[in-house]
Amino acid sequence: MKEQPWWYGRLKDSGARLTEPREIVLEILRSAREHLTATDIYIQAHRMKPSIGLTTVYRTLELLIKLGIVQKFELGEGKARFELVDKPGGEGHHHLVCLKCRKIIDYSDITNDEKEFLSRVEDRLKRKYDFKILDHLMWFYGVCRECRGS
Amino acid sequence: MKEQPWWYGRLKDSGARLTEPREIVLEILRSAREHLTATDIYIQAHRMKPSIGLTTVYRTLELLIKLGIVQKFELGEGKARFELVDKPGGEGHHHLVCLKCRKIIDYSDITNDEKEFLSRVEDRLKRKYDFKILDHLMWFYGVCRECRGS
DNA sequence: TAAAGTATTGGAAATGATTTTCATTATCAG
DNA sequence: CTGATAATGAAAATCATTTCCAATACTTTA
Ligand SMILES: [Mn+2]
Ligand SMILES: [Mn+2]
Ligand SMILES: [Zn+2]
Ligand SMILES: [Zn+2]
Repeated sequence: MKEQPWWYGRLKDSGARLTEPREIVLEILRSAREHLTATDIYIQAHRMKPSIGLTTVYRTLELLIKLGIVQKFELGEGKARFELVDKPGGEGHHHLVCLKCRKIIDYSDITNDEKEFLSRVEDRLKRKYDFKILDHLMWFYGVCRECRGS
Repeated sequence: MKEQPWWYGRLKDSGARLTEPREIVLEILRSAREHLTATDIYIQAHRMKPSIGLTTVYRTLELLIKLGIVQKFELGEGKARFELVDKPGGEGHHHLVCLKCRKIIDYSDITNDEKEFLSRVEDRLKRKYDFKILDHLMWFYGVCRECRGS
């Protein structure tokens, strides 16, 4: 039997069907090394199966977000970007954004130190604000080497 | 002589004039207790001075962002929200977002622990990715008490 | 001070991402 | 198979943001 990706069960449990357009969108996200926009995904999907519509891409992304399989974020570009959520129980990852060229670096080598720190903060917030914390996002903004010159 | 707000010098140094529309936008941001959209700001500004145009609000926000006086963020609502940056040298603040009702809580009681931790991480990123880090944003997502019921 | 140059403004139109509508097609339970 | 439901795609509608352009306000120069 073949190894199923981590999100497979989640999709099935939700009652949604794993249709071809959905498979294609997921495959595009899986193999992406950048953070794609809906249109990026549409263009690639369209190459694999020209009948796919942009609307379906949006709808698929919406579904996957609701299921916690895809994460959406906006960086002030006027359009959203999407990426597959890290496998649950894994490390998670954060982001470094260059304010000049808008390059985004995924930063996944989280130290134990950091993991411990984050859970401590989450604990504190939970107590203080009575919030059930499910996730966090950390973004660091700066200027990359190229954009600072030599 | 009157106490100037911390951003006053920054605006002046940039060569930009502190015009009435700009003063109004800044005053609205200063007295806001939520994170406003451009239209929110426009509606309030329009009340104080009906001649102000939405375009000017956008342009003013753009200027203030460039000067580091205002921070913009998007939360997947399809529109941006803005807030005045914390006074430099101050504590900074983070955010708690309820995924159900979209309520946002400003969380500013940062511990020394957290400050120290963040500067350590920034240091590490600087070395590892050769990035000059200027700022960071930490968002925690969860569900507020009201949205969990009883 | 008057003229000229530059910065700022506001309204209208354009843009572009996302959502909605609606008719068609694929899939599933009985 | 038959009827019910889920999923799809194209076109139209929305809506935040940007662009254009002509009018004003302010500053500098002569
Ligand atoms: Mn990422
Ligand atoms: Mn805030
Ligand atoms: Zn860069
Ligand atoms: Zn809530």
